[in-house]
Amino acid sequence: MTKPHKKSSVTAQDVALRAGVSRAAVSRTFTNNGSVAKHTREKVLQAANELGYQVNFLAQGLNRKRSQLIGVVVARLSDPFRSGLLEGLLLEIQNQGYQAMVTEVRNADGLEETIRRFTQFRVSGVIVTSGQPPSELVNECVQHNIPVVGINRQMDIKDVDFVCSDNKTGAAMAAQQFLNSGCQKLAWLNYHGSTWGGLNRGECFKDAIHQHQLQVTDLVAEQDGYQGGRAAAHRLCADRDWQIDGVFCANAQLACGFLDGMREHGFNAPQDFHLIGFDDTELTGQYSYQLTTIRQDISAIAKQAMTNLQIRGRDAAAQQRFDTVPVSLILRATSPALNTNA
Amino acid sequence: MTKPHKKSSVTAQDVALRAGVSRAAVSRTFTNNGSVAKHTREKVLQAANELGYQVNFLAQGLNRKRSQLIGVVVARLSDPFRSGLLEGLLLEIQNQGYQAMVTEVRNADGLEETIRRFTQFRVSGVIVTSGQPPSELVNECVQHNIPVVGINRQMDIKDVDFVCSDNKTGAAMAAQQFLNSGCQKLAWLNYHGSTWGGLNRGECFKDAIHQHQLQVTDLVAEQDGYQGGRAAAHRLCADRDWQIDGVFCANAQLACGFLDGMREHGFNAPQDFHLIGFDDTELTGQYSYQLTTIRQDISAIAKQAMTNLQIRGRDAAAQQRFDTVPVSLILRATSPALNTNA
DNA sequence: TGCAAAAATGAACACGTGTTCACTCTGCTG
DNA sequence: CAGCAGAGTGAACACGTGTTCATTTTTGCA
Repeated sequence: MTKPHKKSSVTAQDVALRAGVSRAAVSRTFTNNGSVAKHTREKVLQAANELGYQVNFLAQGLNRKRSQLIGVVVARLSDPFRSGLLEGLLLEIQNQGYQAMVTEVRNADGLEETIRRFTQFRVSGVIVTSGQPPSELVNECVQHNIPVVGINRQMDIKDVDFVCSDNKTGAAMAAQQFLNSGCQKLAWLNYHGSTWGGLNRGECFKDAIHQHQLQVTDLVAEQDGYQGGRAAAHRLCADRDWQIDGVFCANAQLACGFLDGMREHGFNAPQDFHLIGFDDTELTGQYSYQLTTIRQDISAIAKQAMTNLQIRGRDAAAQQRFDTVPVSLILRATSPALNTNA
Repeated sequence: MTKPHKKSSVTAQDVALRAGVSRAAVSRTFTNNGSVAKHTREKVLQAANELGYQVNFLAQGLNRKRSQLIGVVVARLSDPFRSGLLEGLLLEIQNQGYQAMVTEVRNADGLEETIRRFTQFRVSGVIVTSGQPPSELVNECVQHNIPVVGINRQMDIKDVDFVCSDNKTGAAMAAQQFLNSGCQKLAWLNYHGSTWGGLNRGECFKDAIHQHQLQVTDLVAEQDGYQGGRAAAHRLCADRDWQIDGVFCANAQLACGFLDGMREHGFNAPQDFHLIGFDDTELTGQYSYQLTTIRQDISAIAKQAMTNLQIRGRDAAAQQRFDTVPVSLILRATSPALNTNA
């Protein structure tokens, strides 16, 4: 009854020994960097296979000054769009042969410590999906040659790339849908302290509506999420003669909360008003909501983000990029498709 | 206009030079492992502060044969409970001074590759929230002295710890609530190919009901999630004289889908039947659902998981643990609180 | 066959840290 | 005063890999 052999990390040296070659040959075989004869490569691969060799990423990263890690900053995963975005990023990161280091960050201090950790691990890139990193920290990344890309936000920082859903077209689509449906008294619902993405959508929406000589009422929720939207509806209905026939929301959670809040007061969409949200989550398609919404293409966003990281990874001085990803209008009950038989 | 000084990773050697001590002293200062005079410690700290020194985690990990990383296996983050669990794990992992390496895994092959990556990064521990890792791979972790803990699942593998919500008590609570409310014809809704957690809850529920000499009808959805539950409701109603007055669901998504599906046929809870779900997500509390449910204590689960990892990190031969975390019954509209004034 | 060019190879260094091991020095006891 | 325990210190090694560089072997061509 022998103890199971403590497999103490078979190293490249062991493989070299078994294959009868030098350790350098092993390294070359796996990085296919230098040139190695076909015969010895096979010997090495077989030996490695027999021994179950796998390279030590820590040593590799130490040497290359760069690990196969991508740092990802997230927040509030309870929002289904955000967790969906994270899932898309994870899949894309893994597809490209990297690993994701995920950090939830709640405030500026946390973000600072997080970015510090990223540099300590020599990550190959940083993806910021939430929070406003202090420019000095981002600069620290840049000085370490670590590319940074922000998603659905814009920071006034040189040398940082951005990937953003096409808010302008999305807002225009929503505006057009409202107008085509005959809505005239429009409102924009966002929460206090919104992210850049939310603010940007609001501006784009107002621009689109103003072009038609109409006004937009500002509804401001005190907090984000379902409960924020619901409370906003309650406040609206407190005014007995509110006059609004179309509401555009900064995100899906707000929209669903707003809808439920209105229902509690006996109003519903699309009978009493039209409602369009942003983000297409599992929630929006459910029978109880059937929310018309602008869908963001998560997969495309993730792909573009990784592409940008890799571009700048090769050429740190590449021109700053600001990519926009197409969105699409998903018509459901709260603002239904028009009858084109007219 | 000088180029910004390429801050090429200030090293411990630089700090030692500036402080006028040996590099070993610097190392000792930061690991507070060996003994170092108070005076020199201060000199080192000041020099490090001035230079902005921060230890290279890759080198540290290479030396210690262990990185400050925790590998986390997740799947289907579109389920709000799962993304909530991930968020709880992230917070706890960061609180303990570690970093999370998160991997989404879709099938057995993916899981195999993932665990291999974990060992290549010399993670300090692995948390499995999804999937059934092949025992050989887990053994590989054990041989590398990497502790593994599974959440809400049970694998027949020696030396792996488990943290699980108290399904038995939860199921008993649900059963009692049904019976107290006068429900007699009970059903259990789960999906085909359910996780261990779902199966376990079902067994516990049936046990509890059988003790009262009642039967439980099995409803099986073809897939997980909202749409799975909805389809199950449709199938149930296809039989015009279905007779069920209480349904217990394996998770919240199934429950909400089931509820909506029933509503499409004109039935609702609690008028036509009582409904209790498992998992308490943001969705279950929304106005449109108000689902009575068994809440899992995510924070406690995360804490226990990290505790177990650390215990076994210190003593690899520790006794196998199987911890259960208390759950609670959240009473809402679909199976309301009883009027105790009787 | 002879020779230059190209390919393949192994020794050695670098990456940045933790830790062991002698050695020095201080202070205290007998 | 001699001796001694113990804290502090720095040189050196180990961790496991990638890559340069000089050297050897093979290939291609006349």
